[in-house]
Amino acid sequence: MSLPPNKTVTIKEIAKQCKVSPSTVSLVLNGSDKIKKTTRERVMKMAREMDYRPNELARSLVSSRSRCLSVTVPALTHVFSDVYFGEIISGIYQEANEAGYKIMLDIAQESFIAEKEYLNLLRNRRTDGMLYIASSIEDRFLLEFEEEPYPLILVNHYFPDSSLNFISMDYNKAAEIATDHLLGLGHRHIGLIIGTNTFTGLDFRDTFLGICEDNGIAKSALPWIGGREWDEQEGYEAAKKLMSRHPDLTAIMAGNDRMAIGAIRYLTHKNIRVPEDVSVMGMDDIPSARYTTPGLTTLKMDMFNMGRLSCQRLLSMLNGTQTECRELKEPHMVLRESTAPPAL
Amino acid sequence: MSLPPNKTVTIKEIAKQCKVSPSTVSLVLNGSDKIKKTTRERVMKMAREMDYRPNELARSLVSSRSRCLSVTVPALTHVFSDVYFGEIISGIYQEANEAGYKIMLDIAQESFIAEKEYLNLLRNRRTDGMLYIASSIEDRFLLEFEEEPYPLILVNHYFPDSSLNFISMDYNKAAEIATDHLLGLGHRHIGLIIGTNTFTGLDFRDTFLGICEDNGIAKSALPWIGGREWDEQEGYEAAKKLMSRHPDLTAIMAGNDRMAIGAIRYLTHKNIRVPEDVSVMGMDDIPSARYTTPGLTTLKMDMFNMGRLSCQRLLSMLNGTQTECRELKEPHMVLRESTAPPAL
DNA sequence: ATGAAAGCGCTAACAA
DNA sequence: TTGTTAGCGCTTTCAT
Repeated sequence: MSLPPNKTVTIKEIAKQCKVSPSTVSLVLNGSDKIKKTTRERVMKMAREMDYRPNELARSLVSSRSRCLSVTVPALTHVFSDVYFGEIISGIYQEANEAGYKIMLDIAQESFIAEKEYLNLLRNRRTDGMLYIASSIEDRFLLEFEEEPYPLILVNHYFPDSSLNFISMDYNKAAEIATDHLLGLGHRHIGLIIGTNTFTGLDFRDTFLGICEDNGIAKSALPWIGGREWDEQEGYEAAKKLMSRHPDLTAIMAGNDRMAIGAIRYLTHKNIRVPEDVSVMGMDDIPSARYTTPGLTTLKMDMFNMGRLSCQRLLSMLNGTQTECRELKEPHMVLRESTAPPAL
Repeated sequence: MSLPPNKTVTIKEIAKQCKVSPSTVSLVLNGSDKIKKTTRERVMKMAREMDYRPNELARSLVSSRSRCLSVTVPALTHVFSDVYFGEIISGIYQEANEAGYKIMLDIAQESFIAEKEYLNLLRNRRTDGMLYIASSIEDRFLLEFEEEPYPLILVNHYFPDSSLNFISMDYNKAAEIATDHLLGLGHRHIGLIIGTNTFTGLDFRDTFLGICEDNGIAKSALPWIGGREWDEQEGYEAAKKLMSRHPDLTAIMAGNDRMAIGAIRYLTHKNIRVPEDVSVMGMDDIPSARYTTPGLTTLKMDMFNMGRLSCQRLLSMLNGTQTECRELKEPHMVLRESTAPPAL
């Protein structure tokens, strides 16, 4: 019934069984219409019977296309445990899978950069294109792609003054919305917690501070603290510093939900009520944002969808439908319970 | 200075430049010692100058080894956003990376199974081995690997009565430890929330119930609720059901931390105090377990390390150092504040 | 409509 | 010590 094991079925075997040439089999398998219907069916039947599986490696070698995409993430601590990345990767996977592409994971750590693995992957033809998620301002090596023919898309990030492709949330717009919300509630003394290792973070900070100042708030009433891990602990520590130096803050704006959650955790431990004493606002709307106590007011950005889109765009670039990708997505407010007007 | 672009440097080019044969170059590049030192150096120098990058596809084709591992996860909702999987994948990545292997991601969804993609991946030679994380009892297709020559390791899971390789937490032992803890505190009316779509979950349940009954607790005092997503929402809903049907429960044992956190969330909403009114215990010790209020008593299993180990074992199997892998790891108690003696 | 032959880039016997 | 040759499994002109 079943074929002898370990003997991998090749196109040649099928040819022999069908008494045709390997090229005929190849043509049939690739759906050519220039093969007589009867032989076509004969070959197909045999292929099925022998449970033929094309060797993708061989295919890739001759076609110079691996049908595999590289998904690269920055070297943050336990980066794959971060929902933010998880959502994006899930989205990428879904899209890639539907198109018959595989995804290969990489972390941009020291050796990856030093050995130019980011280029090797593509020159090697092990991957056809790259999706780089949320890189930091230190990842200058990405600029090399300006002069390389390999398709790359930055996901939820961008490099200013570069021609690199990206698809990202509009962090300037986000800052506008968030600032309007807090100012609208009447806050005039706001602390900011933001990762300063990304261009998006810097944009958010500058726009946020700019709008506040335009509204007549003194710089001294707008303390901010930077960081680079964007996690709960960083939010916790930052809130601690902010509150001890500026006990009369009425609101804290965090660059993402994880830091906001850390900040709330600190405030709660210190018996500072949220939002009665201090309002806290986050960004991203990760799943747990709705489950904090109180529910977190935040800006929603659908990361799963951003993953899907970025992959879609990359695939378009690969098949030539598209040559460029520079998209900014608008976030929108998610009003929950962690923000309120300041106490009188 | 730089070579003409788009012209990929092959071993042939180098050979021509060095006036040697391609095979000589190949030998040099592969570190053979049977090439004269002078030519060796000449070739190496040229390779460096031309910025030669071996075509891994071609290499793989002839060697039948792709130096790529398949990492497969079950089709849970937003599976990559789950810390549990994230930690394991991080561990796998680290180990694979150190050994010069790539990892390719897959989700065992319908088409993956129907089209036997799990086998194709390996027959194709696109990947050299597979790490399957936390499969469910429904993943019967895995049993096919009993008769296949391809290396597979189940990560934090096992299939009873099969010869499949695995490395997993010892869920029977875990049940013992957890049960001893709750019984030791004096609980005699315990609700269990556990995913029943895995063999490990079933083992835990059976051992847990068995020990309780051995200690003279009636089955009726041991309600349990099954599930399949193992997430906060499932824990929340299960706690709701348990408490409404058995208002006099004094403890809830959850099959993992995410469900335990969901349970605590429900109890808190209902103003049932944890642990004063009801103790809650989890399993895994995910990062957020220490940040819940109250801190979650749980069983620690280092998932990152389990990822590392499983990858290590798989690599050993690939290079023939090892032919089998059936390892059970002991969890250990992490005592926090969510468990206490029952109220009198 | 089909087959022969060349070649993708590399490795590995076997000669020389 | 090095070169020649064959071949991994497949695709793709170019003949027939």
